[in-house]
Amino acid sequence: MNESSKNLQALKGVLTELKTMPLFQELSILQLEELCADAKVIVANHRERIIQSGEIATHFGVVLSGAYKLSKTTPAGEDSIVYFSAPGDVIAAFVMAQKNPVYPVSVTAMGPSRYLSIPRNNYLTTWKNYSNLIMNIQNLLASRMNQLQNQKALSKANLQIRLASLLMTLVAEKNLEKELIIPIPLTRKEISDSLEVTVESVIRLMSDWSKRELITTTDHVITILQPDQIIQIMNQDS
Amino acid sequence: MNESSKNLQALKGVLTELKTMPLFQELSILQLEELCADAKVIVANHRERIIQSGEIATHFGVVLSGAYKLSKTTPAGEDSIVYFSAPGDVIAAFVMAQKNPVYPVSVTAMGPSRYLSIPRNNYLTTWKNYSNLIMNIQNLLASRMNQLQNQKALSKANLQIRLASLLMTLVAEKNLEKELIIPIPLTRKEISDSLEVTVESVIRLMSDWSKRELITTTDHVITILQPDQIIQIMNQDS
DNA sequence: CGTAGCCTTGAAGGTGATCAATGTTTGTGG
DNA sequence: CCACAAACATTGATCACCTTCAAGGCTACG
Repeated sequence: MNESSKNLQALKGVLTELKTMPLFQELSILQLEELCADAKVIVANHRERIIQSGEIATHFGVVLSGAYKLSKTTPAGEDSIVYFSAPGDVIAAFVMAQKNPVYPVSVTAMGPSRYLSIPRNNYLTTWKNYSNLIMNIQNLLASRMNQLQNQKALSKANLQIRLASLLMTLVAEKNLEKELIIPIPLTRKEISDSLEVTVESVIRLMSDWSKRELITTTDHVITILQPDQIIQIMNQDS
Repeated sequence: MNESSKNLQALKGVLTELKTMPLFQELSILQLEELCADAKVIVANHRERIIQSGEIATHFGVVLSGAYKLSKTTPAGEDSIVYFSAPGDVIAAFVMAQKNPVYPVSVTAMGPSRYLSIPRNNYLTTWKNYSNLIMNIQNLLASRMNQLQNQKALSKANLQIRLASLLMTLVAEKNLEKELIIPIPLTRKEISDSLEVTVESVIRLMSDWSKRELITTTDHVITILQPDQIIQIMNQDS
């Protein structure tokens, strides 16, 4: 078995993986094969950067497993995390339609992660014509824009409120009865880069919450022990 | 001439107006007629709200003239301005593809403005199939998301830097040699609602800049007298 | 002519930034 | 396997920027 047919075999498995995602449900394996022509699976380790902001955008892609953070470098030289991408998310599709597209953000793996990288050309030819697929992608982007707008509306609020709000948007299922686990491993620095505050501020607050047993952290995985309390903090005024 | 044929006449004029916009350049008047079936021109006065955040989204639209602000109400009861929309902008297209769409932001006229309101159904039937049109809309949204992300990356910076940056993104042409005029009339309150600070802070800073003759305001129209100075403020550290 | 929207200025106070120092964990190469 | 570096977490003291509160003035408009 030569190299390229091995790639094909691997891709077959990925296609069935794609088919489990809401985004591609309506599509057949054959259609997915067409959409993912010349696509490649990229395996990345923790902290590995797979897309560099500012570079010419030649590929877009789909997160298969793990998690990625989308970030920009601020003029002050710090990182600003714009979004946390989980499996099923589409990355960089947004800029594919532009004439000379440039990646607006960097994409970095958080823990071992897999990503399906697809040539830009596929978007401009095949993807573009699956109007239902494009609508689905638009919905993903709509929710991302919504999240950004909500964060903007909150940016005048207390750090407490913003942190509580961030944690709640990151939990997968929102069953308030029991503990909630945040499915993405997060360092305090990443939280502070997302909230646009210093690490120290985040640490002080989270230490306090840990002492009060509202949350707990093991190996960068945050568990919300008392969701109702966090919600209450989130909804308090100033 | 009855009411509905008068509407049709009015719409004809609007279609040629649309055709001058980059978004619709490639389309014929006939195609535009199809895309804008059952559309209605909405004329709004200063401070008139044409879309209310939270309501069920039944229409999307195109800004014809004037300007609109997109805003959310913060938990604290204040306004957060998310975007300033100028003629040629598409509004609320983003949520049209969702199952039970709800407007994520309110839309308010800034000065007398005209807006073409189009039924959601058009988007789901005709618009959706014009893939080039959808790509153009995606580009508009991409630039809007980019602006949000840039603002987020700046949110830790000084108010000076953020105000300078806002003013520069709002000017239409960026000829640094001469004075720059911001084409949208803006109150200090609107600027503060966009920067997520208090009015007082904006006033103090802008008064200072006015005294130093970096900017001047007449009737809510801001002119940047010394663009190079504003750029320098924008690029300073801290 | 009174109200509403907008602009302005001053004084006091708080939230988070900054700076500095130290501890802990993880990973890497000799 | 140890030594050392790099990433991450923590704590305290001081300070700056922006908020808050209060009071007043200006203009447009019904």
